[in-house]
Amino acid sequence: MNIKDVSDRTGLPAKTIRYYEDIDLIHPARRNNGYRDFSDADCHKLAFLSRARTLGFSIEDCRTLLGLYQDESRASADVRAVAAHHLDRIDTKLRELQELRDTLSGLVSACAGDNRPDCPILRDLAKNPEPG
Amino acid sequence: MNIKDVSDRTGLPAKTIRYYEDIDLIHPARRNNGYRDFSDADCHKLAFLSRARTLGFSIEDCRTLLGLYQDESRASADVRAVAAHHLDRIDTKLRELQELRDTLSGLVSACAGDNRPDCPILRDLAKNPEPG
DNA sequence: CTTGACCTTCCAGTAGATGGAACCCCTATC
DNA sequence: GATAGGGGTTCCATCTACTGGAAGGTCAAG
Repeated sequence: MNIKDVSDRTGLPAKTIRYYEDIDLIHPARRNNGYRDFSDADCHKLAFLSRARTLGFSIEDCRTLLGLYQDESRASADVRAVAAHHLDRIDTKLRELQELRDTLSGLVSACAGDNRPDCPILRDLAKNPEPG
Repeated sequence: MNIKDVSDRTGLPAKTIRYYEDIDLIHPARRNNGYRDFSDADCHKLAFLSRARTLGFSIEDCRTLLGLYQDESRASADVRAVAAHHLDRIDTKLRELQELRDTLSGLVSACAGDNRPDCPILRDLAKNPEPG
């Protein structure tokens, strides 16, 4: 398979597929003319990576997961640990974002949004750091 | 003021302060020896930037907000628009993250996390893209 | 033989810093 | 005067995960 076919099948841009080869996530064969020649297994791995990236796993997590996927003697605990850790990070991020949202939402609501210069948003940004 | 003093007052690392000068957010004076010489106004601007970055505004948003802050004839509507747009992006991000969290959480719960290789997480990652 | 759609590599850029090297400055102390 | 320390300076590289673009090779169709 040429890179375009794999791109169409996995939804990954050709650029990204080349990049994944560059960072040693996949190792497609080469034809005599220098073109990459993807096997079904390569395509499968790329679909795996695409899904893992969609779920927000980092490239390094993806590398680990792909390794576990190909290791028939893996322990599911190892996979779970990677996913649980990722879940933790997402939960942390969610809490941070939620807090941010609440603050911002309050400020936006408090701002008249008219032609006058007075603005609670700017007042908040300019205020001194929390005392104490 | 030297950069260290400003760093201590604003909580921004000296590196970051230099970076902010580099991208033209601030323009501190220079002494004869080449050292930056920060005024109270510079310090104030940096505190403003620090707070704005904490609220997740992009550097370009910060640039706009700082401009509005210094423009006595601004309309609060302009400030509000920047903040409202940012809030929108945060809401979108929150929805995406929440969806991600739900999927991941389900997968982690479904995984036994033992010594056996069978794993619903890997099954999900390896599955074919949604048909239809 | 030409056209157009492929393919290749390599370099640069994105956001927002951060780390480190190499070097200068200033003050205090021995 | 030498030295130690704690500042300061610049510049270049690195991080994440790609993405854009230039310059050029390949291949099938007409």
